[in-house]
Amino acid sequence: MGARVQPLTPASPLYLREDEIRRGIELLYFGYQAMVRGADAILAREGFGRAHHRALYFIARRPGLAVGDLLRLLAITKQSLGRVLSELQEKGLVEQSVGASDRRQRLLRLTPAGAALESALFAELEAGMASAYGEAGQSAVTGFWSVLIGLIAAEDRAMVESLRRG
Amino acid sequence: MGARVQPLTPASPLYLREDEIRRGIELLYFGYQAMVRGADAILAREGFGRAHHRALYFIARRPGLAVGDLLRLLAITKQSLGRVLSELQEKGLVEQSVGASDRRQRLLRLTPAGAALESALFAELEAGMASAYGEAGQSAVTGFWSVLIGLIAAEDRAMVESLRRG
DNA sequence: CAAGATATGTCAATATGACTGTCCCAAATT
DNA sequence: AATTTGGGACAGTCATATTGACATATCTTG
Repeated sequence: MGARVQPLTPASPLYLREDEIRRGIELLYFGYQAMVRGADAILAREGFGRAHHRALYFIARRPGLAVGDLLRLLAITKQSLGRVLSELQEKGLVEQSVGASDRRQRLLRLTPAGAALESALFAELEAGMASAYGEAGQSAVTGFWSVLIGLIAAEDRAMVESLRRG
Repeated sequence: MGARVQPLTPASPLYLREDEIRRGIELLYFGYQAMVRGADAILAREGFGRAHHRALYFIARRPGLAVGDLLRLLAITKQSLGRVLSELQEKGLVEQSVGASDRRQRLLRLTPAGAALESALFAELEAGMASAYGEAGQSAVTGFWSVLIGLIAAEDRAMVESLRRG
């Protein structure tokens, strides 16, 4: 390994070099860890883990989400999600209703208590993300998004984008 | 939740709005998942998990890394790392040597077999990252990096940056 | 040199979040 | 009527992490 010193700010024109790929891998790894760290402390106090947070997050994001849609978003098995959802329901944070157009569906929404917890968790993520956006600036945010979209397999992008439409 | 339609490409000037924060959270979540997915298949064949991959990755990145430094990078407990490292050593992928300047240290490096496995794992991550970089372009990559650096707590940035120096 | 700090390793016990495989019921679709 | 789909439940397993205690070798400092 040579003593190559790279500029900190701009990506070099040869941006496919291994070190720049590794830099992306590492920043994505550490950045993801950093984002969830604040929420972990709250979750630990409530006796929940990250799986509960993910479920709360997506239910907050798309109230009335069906179980199957949540399953596809989380990409875990029905059995894993089942345990998480029943815990959230037992503690009164999530409630189900029967689907109007398809009565097999169970539509999920947060109770007021669930919404309160989700807000507290979101506030932790928001603090870090807002400060990172602010430091980096608007055009960096656009670049941040576009690289991440490129990482997501084409067939999964529609699912991610569907979270944005009201 | 209103029916706000946002432009796909540029970050709005009001980039601190909740939807834009949520978009960052979601892309970071799905992007991270997407990045590691390819490597998971290889790991499963070898009977390893993501923890083994992370150890191999950082040992490949900084040959001669001490156990304590790896511990700080991974931010797990000594016990968790101990199991992973002893499995990697049993299978002949990692080897230890006594530190020259501090003989308490155990310096880690990959064996040729370990380097081969790490290369295969890296190739999986690289494929996705290189194509995302290529699609997004050089200035987007710079933005991608700078937002992620902003997410990482100031006291952890030196550790991340230290991976880049030869 | 003695005392303390540091780097590493190891023990036991436990928790979380995921997995596979199987089975079931109700409701929708054909 | 038969099949598919959405949801739920069972048992058993695995990977990864945890806390806390303890041991040993080595380095640093008063």
